[in-house]
Amino acid sequence: TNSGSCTSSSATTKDGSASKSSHSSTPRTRKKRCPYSKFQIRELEREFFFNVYINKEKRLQLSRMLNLTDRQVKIWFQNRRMKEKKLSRDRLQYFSGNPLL
Amino acid sequence: AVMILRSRFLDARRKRRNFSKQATEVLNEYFYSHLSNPYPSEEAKEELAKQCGITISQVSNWFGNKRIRYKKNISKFQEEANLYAMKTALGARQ
DNA sequence: GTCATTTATCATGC
DNA sequence: GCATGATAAATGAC
Repeated sequence: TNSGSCTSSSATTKDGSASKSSHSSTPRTRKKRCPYSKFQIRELEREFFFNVYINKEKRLQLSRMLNLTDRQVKIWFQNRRMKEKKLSRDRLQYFSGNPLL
Repeated sequence: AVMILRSRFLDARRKRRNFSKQATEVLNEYFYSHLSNPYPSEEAKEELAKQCGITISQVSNWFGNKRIRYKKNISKFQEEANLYAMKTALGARQ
């Protein structure tokens, strides 16, 4: 559904920090939430299946392959771990508190 | 049968169902009576969840959505705010 | 690192 | 057609 619309880091210099604001006066606008593509999700999930915690080396490798910043990959793994924890909680509640099953 | 139940669970995430009228009532009462700081503690969330018959996560979702949607368009919720303000005022009188 | 949250987006109800 | 609940990126406290 989503073609390469959000791959903002076209100018891959080093980190994802684009030319934000001139100096430290502006309160640095929050980055707009940008849904990742199916391909990006597949690769991130594949790596998450092997390692819930990703090391710096693979993180840099993944970020380059997916055209994401190192920070984005790091945060994705953090959110993904939280999602996994929530799924576990929901499963527990679902199968323990429902007599229909 | 197991497969059906499992699939129902897996995408039960976005099989949305509206909360009951009473549940929404309880949540709104808390929200508008704590409008200056609409951040219920974990204990308060637990109590609200029990009263509403929903999970704590659902309580958190409701307050998250309510806070930002209220902030984005306060005027739209003005009537609702007055309603619950009056309701709590009448309740306190007794 | 976790974790509550903000914000936009998604999917459904009606 | 929007209202509403849940999820996905992104931030910040600790």
